[in-house]
Amino acid sequence: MQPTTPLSKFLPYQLSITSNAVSGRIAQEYRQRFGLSVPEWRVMAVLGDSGALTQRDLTQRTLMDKVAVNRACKVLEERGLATRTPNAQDGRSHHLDLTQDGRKMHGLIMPLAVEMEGRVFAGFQPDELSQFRHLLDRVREQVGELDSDGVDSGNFSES
Amino acid sequence: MQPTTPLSKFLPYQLSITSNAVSGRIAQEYRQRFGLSVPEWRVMAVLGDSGALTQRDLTQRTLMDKVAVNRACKVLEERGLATRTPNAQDGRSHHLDLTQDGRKMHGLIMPLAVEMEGRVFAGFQPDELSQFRHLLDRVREQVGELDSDGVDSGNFSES
DNA sequence: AACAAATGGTTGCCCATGCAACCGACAACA
DNA sequence: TGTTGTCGGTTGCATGGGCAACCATTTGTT
Repeated sequence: MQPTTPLSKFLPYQLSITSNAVSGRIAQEYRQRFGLSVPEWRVMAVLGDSGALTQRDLTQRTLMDKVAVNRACKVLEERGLATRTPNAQDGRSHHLDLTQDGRKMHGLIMPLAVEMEGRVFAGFQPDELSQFRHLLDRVREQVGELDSDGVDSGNFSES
Repeated sequence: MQPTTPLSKFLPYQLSITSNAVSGRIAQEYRQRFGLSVPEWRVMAVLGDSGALTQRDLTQRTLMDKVAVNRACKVLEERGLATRTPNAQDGRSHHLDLTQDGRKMHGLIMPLAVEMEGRVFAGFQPDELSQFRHLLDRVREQVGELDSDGVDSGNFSES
């Protein structure tokens, strides 16, 4: 009887450990240099690109849990990197935007992101990269179609 | 001024959300059907393939933290899926192996794994799959070379 | 043989993260 | 206009997972 499928050949496993390695490396970098967590970094990245947004918008664009977004925003506000201004159109939500300091940090953060992306994916041909992207997209689509429930957080109970 | 790089185009981000989606989906499945967590599942997969191993061996083969391995083994033992027998060669460690029940479950688990892998990666050509695997391997290598420290757990402080 | 260093395993603690429940505000409808 | 349902945001609680510290045993050194 053949060994069914060694764990090391199992694609979801490979995907998981690779992703963890990459995320871990990047998380480490941002923590050391800016004291930012990944969720905080993601929120900053989106705010820097899009200007003022509500938390709801942010959850959509980052695919994070709304709680994660909320906490990230709270930290950014406390650190003076972002501000919440009341939303005239909807009394429940605020508009979040980067402060001067926030924009300054955003200016440092994004080049570093690009640099790290370049370092991690060094030695890949452009067509390989786009192929990789494409594969990831298709996998995500597949998974999305498999579960009928909404996939807003991108993560299910691991408990 | 161009938006630097929309988060959605950032490769580590795409990798992360895709991996989370896949892992989450699989975790959900195994939890519902067998009450197994991912670490427990991984340990069972390896044990089923390799026969009796020490926890040290398991940490190497699963690339998980030794604590994670320990806890997974504990649970498997308590559920009667695995046994620990003293190691004559080394009084510190035990040999872990699947019980009859464990083997039975292993027999159910692995086909399901293969099936899910097939479902998630449906519509891919074989050469695309091997390409994908290859890309993941290379990325992991790259990251491994970037940090000089050992990467045993595959994950760094996210705190 | 004795001591020091390293190693496998275990426990405790802490933090990040997710879900469920909740609150205040808006929207739909009678 | 009052009532009901929905939605954005917030808080509390539980869980998973990682790291550091620790014990027991083994290995290396003299």
